[in-house]
Amino acid sequence: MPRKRPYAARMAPEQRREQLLDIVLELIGSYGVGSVNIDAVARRADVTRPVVYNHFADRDDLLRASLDREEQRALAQLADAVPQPGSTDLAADFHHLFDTYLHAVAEAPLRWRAIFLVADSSTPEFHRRVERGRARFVREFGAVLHDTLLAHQLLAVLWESGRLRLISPDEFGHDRLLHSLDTLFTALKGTR
Amino acid sequence: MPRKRPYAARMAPEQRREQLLDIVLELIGSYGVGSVNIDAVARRADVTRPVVYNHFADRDDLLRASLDREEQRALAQLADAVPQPGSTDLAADFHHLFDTYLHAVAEAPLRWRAIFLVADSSTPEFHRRVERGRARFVREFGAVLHDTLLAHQLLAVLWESGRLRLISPDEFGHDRLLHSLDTLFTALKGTR
DNA sequence: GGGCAAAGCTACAGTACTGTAGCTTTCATG
DNA sequence: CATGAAAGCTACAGTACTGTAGCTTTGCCC
Repeated sequence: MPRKRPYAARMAPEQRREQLLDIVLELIGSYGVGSVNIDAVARRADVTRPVVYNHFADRDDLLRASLDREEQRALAQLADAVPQPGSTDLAADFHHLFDTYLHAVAEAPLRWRAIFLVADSSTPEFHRRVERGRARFVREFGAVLHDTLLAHQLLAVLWESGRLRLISPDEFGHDRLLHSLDTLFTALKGTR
Repeated sequence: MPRKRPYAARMAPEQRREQLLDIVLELIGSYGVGSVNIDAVARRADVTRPVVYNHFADRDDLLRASLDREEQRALAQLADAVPQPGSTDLAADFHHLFDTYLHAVAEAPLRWRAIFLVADSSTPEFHRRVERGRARFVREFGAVLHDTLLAHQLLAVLWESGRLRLISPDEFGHDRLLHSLDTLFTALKGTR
């Protein structure tokens, strides 16, 4: 009885898990959330399905784990850059946030691409998930700016700036976006 | 040999087609783009699959047809409200656009919900599709405002306002959003 | 009230993916 | 080297959805 396939190189569980989650991210970016399933991930890792099942219960668990990891890492990228109430120089604080965020997107494009894609993606659960993340920022912005709607609008522009940075990095360079966000912020603050 | 199911009431092809497309919209809104498939649509229409196949070649054709219809209707809702180059009162023109758009969203919530959801949805094809629609507005705004980045930002805020109108109609009423958009527009124009 | 065009149905073969039980290989360690 | 824990594999049964061929019912029209 001939072997159907050679044994894949062995890998420590933690490492394998990371690899599989990396693959999920690639799949989302390349073919959309809908393309993520146990079989596809296994194939891309050049491994059989039971290997994936050793780490994740099913497709949902896999996607959830991916979101968990990326959400945590994304928040870590922005930690210490979110303006706090009681700030003495709002413009400077937001400038720092804009700068940090634009760098974060540029430094982990796969991650942010997936986040933007999942934002309004196939399953309502994951949609809500990203919304929760955004709501957190709206709350923090609102606390600082004393204006919920303004906070929403600011986040919308910030979000869009990140997307532009990803999609057209040449047309929309870091400095251009940053300058534009600063200008916008100043203009907005002037109206309230 | 017992019938498995009663015959569904007959329907003229054009009418049936519309019904099926309505169902697609509901499915997208309730369970996401990923939940749309021939079988689900047939079941919800209380009809067998061959009936659906009489109107659409496959799942992609079905989704494409839905997007076609909704895109066309959405654009129709906004026709005559998009500012044109050479305007003498930009603020008034944009005010009219904001007003029209907010009304459009409120009047066809299923449609716009689907558009927002599909915006970054499962398959890259449909993602690109909505992006094309947005690009069109960016182009038109840019032509009027002489500033591409500003056009992007304005669309982002407008888009977000529509989402807020849908998601929290009570907190974000028509007048509040409209006023805020007007203010934002004035502030932005002042900076360029 | 009989005929017939077409809307609708059944049934079947096919594909893709899911989960799991149980066997096989690998390789770190003595 | 030999051994055993565990990483990986095969194989199979099961589910959901796809498309299509060919039969059945409906209801309009004369």
